[in-house]
Amino acid sequence: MPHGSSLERLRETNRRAITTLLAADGPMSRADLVRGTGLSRTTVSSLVGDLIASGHVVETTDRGRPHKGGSGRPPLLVALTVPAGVVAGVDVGHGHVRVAVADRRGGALAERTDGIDVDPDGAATLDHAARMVREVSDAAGVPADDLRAVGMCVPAPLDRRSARLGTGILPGWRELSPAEELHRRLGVPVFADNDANLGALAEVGHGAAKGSTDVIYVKVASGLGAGIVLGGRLHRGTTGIAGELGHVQVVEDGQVCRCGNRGCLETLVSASRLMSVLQPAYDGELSVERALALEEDGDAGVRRVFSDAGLAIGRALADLCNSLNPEVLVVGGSLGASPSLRDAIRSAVDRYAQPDTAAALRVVAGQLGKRAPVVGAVSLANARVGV
Amino acid sequence: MPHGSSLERLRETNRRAITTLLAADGPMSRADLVRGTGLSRTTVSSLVGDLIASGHVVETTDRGRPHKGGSGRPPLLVALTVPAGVVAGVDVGHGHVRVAVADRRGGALAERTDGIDVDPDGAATLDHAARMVREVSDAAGVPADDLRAVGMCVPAPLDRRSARLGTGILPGWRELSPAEELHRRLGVPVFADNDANLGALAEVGHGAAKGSTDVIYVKVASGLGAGIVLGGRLHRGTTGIAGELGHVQVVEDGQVCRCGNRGCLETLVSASRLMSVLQPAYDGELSVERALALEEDGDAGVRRVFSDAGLAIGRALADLCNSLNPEVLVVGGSLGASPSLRDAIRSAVDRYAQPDTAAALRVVAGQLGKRAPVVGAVSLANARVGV
DNA sequence: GCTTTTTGTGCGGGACCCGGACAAACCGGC
DNA sequence: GCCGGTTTGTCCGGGTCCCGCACAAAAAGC
Repeated sequence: MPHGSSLERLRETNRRAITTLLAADGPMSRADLVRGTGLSRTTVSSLVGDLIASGHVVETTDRGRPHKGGSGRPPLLVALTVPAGVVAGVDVGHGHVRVAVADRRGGALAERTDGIDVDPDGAATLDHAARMVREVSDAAGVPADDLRAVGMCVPAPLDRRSARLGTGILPGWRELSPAEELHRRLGVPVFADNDANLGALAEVGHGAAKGSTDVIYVKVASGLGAGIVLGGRLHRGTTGIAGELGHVQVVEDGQVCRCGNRGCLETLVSASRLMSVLQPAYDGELSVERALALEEDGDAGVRRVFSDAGLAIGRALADLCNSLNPEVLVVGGSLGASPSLRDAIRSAVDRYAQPDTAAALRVVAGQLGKRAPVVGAVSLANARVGV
Repeated sequence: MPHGSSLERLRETNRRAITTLLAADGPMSRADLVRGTGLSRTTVSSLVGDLIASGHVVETTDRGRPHKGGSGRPPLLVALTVPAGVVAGVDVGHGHVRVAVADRRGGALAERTDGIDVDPDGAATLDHAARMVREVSDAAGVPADDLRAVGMCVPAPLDRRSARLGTGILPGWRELSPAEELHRRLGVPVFADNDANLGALAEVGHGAAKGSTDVIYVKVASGLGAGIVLGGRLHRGTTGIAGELGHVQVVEDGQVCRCGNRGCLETLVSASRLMSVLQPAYDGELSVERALALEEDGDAGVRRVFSDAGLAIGRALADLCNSLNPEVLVVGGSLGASPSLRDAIRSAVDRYAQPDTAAALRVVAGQLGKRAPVVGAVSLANARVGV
C-alpha cells in the first residue's frame, strides 16, 4: 500500500483532505477549502485542478452567494462527482433475500425483495442472490460491468479469521464462506458482515444516530443482536463475534437455546417466541405486522407482551450501558417499531443503569426499518471499495 | 496544532515515523530505519541528523552486529534519548496516597506510600499529595523544576465534561475538580482518571496484557470497576464514566448500594463485604492480606468465599465479553491476587459466555498488583505531556 | 467610472525527498 | 597483506511540492 515517494503521498494526503471536506460539508468554493484545510490558495487551486482533471470533482455552474452580505468576486463552487459505477447490497435474512443497487454515494437506484427460505441450502441461496443482483442492476438500467463491489448481510455471526459462519446457527451454511462464494459468482469484491453490525452502520450513517460516535444498535427480530460503534468505528471484537447480546443468560435453568447454552435472552424475546406466547389469544395466524397493528389499536395483550420483552432486553442493555456509557441506543429490527417495547427498554435502563449513565443516553427508534441491513450493506461496499 | 507549512508537517510526520519505530523496536541502525519506514537512505540520514541535533536521539557507541552472518560495514546504532525532566504519578485510594516519580520513559526513580484517610476532606488530601510529590522528587534528587506533568488516580468515576467526581461516592470531594486543584498546587499539567482506567493503561503498557489491543481490566478491591481498552485505546464513554461494572444489578431486591440503586454487584463482592462475611469464623481482625495467606494455606472457608465472589463477577463479565469479544481479561486489584477468585471467573465465563467468545479469551492475573494505579498514572502523564 | 473586496491563477523561491555516486568499514579468500 | 564483495552512511544534482507575492477577474458600493 505505501508505495510511491513520500512527496507523492503528501500530495495524496492533501487531495484526501479536500475530498473529505467536500464529502462532509457539500459543495464549496476554493476559498472555503483554503479556510478548511489550512493550505495556501495556490496549493488548493493546484490540487482542485488535479481533481478536476482526474474527474473526481467538477466546477458547478451556479456560483455561490458572493460571500454573505459582502462584495467581492463571487466564488466558483466545486463539488464531488459521484464516482462511476454502482455497488450492490445483499441482505440475506430468515425468509427473504433483499437486494439494492445504489450509486457510489449510497443513493438507491433499485431494490427488490424475494421471499425464499434461505436456511436449508446456502449454495442455492447464493445462486439466487447473485441472479437477483444481476436482475436488479438490469432493471435499473446499469450495464453489467458497472458493478464495483457488493456488501452482504448474513444472519449469523461471522468468524473474522475464517470468514465462515459460527457453528450451529445455520446448518445449511456450515463451512461456507459467503463472501468468497458470492465473489466467485459475481466476479467483484464482496464484503460480508452480520445484520446487527450492518444495521448499526446504516443507522449511524443515514439514520437515527447520524453524527454520533458512541452508539449501540440493537436489533430485535427473529434473533437479538447488537452492533456496537465506539469512537465512530464499528467494534467487531478479536474474532469478529462481538455484539452477541441475545446469548446473555437471563434464566439460570431456562430453555435450551440454539447456541447450546440455556436460558439465553433470545429464548425469551425472539419474534417467534413472542408470537407463540400471544397466538392462543387470537384467531388466525398472528404475524409481527399484525401484532404491531394491534398494539397501535391499543390491544392490551400485545402491549403487555412487548413491554415485558422490552424490560428483559433493557435489563441486559443497562448492564452494557454501565460498561460502555454510550450516547445513543438505537432500537431496530421488526420489533423495534413497537413503542411499548422501546418505552420498556427506556424504563429498564433508567432503573438498572447508573443514573449518570442513563441520563446521558438517548433511546431512539431505528429510522430505516427493514431496509437497515441492506442500507448498511451498501454502506459497507461503498466504504471498502477502492477509488 | 496544525501550524506551519504542509511541507514542515511532512518532515515532522517522517520524524515521528522514526521515533515511533525506535520506541517500538529499540535501538537500530539507519539502514534498519530505511527498511522500516520506506523512506530513502538519504532522507533517513537527514532526519536522524536533525533528531541528533535536537537531542531526541543519540548514536550509541556499541556498533551492532555487522548484519547477521554477513560481511559489510557494521552499522551505527541510534537510540532514543530519554527526554529531560520527570513525571509523577499520584494514586489516591481509599486509605492511602501513593506517589511515584519516574523518568520520561516510565522508569521509576522513587516511590512512597502514606496511609491516610482520604475520604473526609478532598482539599486536605490534595495538599498532602502535593507535598508528597515535592518530597519524593527531592528524595530522588530531582530538581524541583524538572517536573513536567502529573498523572493522578482518583477512586471514583470522573465526569469527562466537568472533570468533577460523580455524585455520592466521595462526600468530602464533592464539587471538586481534582486535576485543577492539584495543578494549582504544583504548577504543572495534571491529568486525572479513575483507578480502573489507569490500571488498564498500566497492565496494557507494562503488565499482563502488553501488546494486546482488546482488553478488559477488572479491578476487584474495595470497589469493583472495569477499564476497557478497545482497538488499543482506552474507552471512556460519552461522559467518561464507562466501566461501571460494580453497579450492575445482580439481586433484584438486594442491599442498597452507595450509588443509590440496590442489589449492585459491588454490594456482594467488595473487599469489605467479603471480609465481614469471613470474619466470624476467625480470631483477630481479618485483613485482605491475611485472607490471601489463609487461601494459600488451603483454608476452605476463604477459598469458598473468594470463589463465590469470582463466580458472581465472572457472571457479569461473561455478559460483557459476549458483547465485546475481547482478547484478554486482566484481573487486578487486591483480590486479583486470589487464584480461587480468578479460577471462578474463568469458569463462570466458560459457562455463561458464548463458547467461541470464551475460547478466544485469555484470563490472567494483573502483574502490577497494588502499584497498577500509580504505574498507570505515570503512563498517563507521559502519554499526555508534550515534547 | 472608480474604489473596495473577494476570488482565482501565474511566477519565483525555498523546503523536501529521491536516485545515483562515492567513501567507509568489515569479511573472506588467495 | 592485498583485493574483491558487501553493507552502511553521506554528498550532490534533479525533480516535486508547497508557499508568498503579485496580478487578473468579478462583483458591490460610492
